[in-house]
Amino acid sequence: MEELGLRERKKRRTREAIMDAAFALFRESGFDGVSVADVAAAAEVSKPTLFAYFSTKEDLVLRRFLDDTSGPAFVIRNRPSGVPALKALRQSYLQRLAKRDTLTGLNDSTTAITFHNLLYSTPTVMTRLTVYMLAQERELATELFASGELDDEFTANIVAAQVFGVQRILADHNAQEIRSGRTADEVYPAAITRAEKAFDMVEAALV
Amino acid sequence: MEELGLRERKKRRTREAIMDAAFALFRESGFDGVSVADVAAAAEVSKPTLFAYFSTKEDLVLRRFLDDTSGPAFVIRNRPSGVPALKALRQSYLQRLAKRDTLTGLNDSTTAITFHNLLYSTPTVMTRLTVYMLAQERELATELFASGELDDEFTANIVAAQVFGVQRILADHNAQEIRSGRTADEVYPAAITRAEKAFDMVEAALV
DNA sequence: GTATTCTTCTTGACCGAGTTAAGTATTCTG
DNA sequence: CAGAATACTTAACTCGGTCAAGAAGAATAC
Repeated sequence: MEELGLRERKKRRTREAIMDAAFALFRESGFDGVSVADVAAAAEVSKPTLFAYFSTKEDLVLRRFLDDTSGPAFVIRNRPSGVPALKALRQSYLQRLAKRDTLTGLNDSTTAITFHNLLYSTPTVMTRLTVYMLAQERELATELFASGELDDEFTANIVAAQVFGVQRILADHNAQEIRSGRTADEVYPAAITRAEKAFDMVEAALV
Repeated sequence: MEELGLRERKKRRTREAIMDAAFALFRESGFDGVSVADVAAAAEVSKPTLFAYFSTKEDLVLRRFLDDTSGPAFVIRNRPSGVPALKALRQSYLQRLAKRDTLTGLNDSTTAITFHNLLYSTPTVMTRLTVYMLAQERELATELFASGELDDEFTANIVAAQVFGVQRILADHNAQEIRSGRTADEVYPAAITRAEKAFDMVEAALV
């Protein structure tokens, strides 16, 4: 059924080519040292085509890593019945740690490190990531409220904000440890401990 | 002692003129309906001069309201001895509510409403505000850690994130109620209740 | 297999935000 | 009043992002 016509395959290859060209150039000269025109030229497409695939320059960096993120709204909706929302979120986050999801910061592959260096050294990219996270936070809030597990919409918003705030801080810490030269496997146990403590705090807030 | 020379007075007037011109134009035609060239022309300055005073277009909207914010890092540093950090932050926030600080959302003046409409309808302005808030969050985190009241840097980061997350949600709710036509005085009691509950949650997370 | 249609791509021009350089005006200092 | 700072203007430029018109190529009909 996934009959992927030639047209779709081509589009996918073009998309990959653009992302790869961008990543290579950014790694070499930094985000601000490369213009989108440069990227387009390297990927052998025109500038309008590039923007048909990625709506901002920052997305050239972020899109790849955002896609494989199982959104927390999804986690809530598909949790086994009987499992409290926050437990499901905690579990999902621990799984992402185990999988070395790039956005947890706990990934020492060269691409992940380049990614985090770009993120760390380029405010506009960081900002754009924040925008995506805030969108997900709102999704989570509505899903939490819809799940009926929380008193009111206000509390749902607060909890969603706390969950995302916590994940952001956790990612910062993990990425910083990786950036300081330690391996992901080395940091993993401490990362789990921190995550558990952070989620404990969020849960404690609810009592 | 504030012997304000002619030069400083002129600069201050120019700054005001630019902000006022910008605000009037934005209110009329929306943020995206006005170019910085338009603003510069209306304020009778050149574009480079405008950018000497405000580093981005978004700052034309935000600067006025950011200045009167007593930063939370400052609150921590100057609290009476013996008062726990979180109590001081709560107290400071309640004072801002009482003062109808624009950034709490609890202000029904026409300028505040215009401001929040701009904020709500213009993603880039909202994003820029978020950037400022994240900077303050980091300040608060270092100050919290320096105060020695918290176990470690990690916990300090978490708490700072929670405090700012909570304030953001509170502002959203207040602004939304004001936007729906209610007066600030009307909403005030509920705003206090929400704030108390939110800070209770943050404190509960620490035990 | 050719014609038609739909999509995607390219070209080139354009807009607006933000920066830079060189020169002019104005305020401050002695 | 003269000279040193400092603020301002003008003009040109870079870069991110958009738009319109047409060319190229894939899908569908016959």
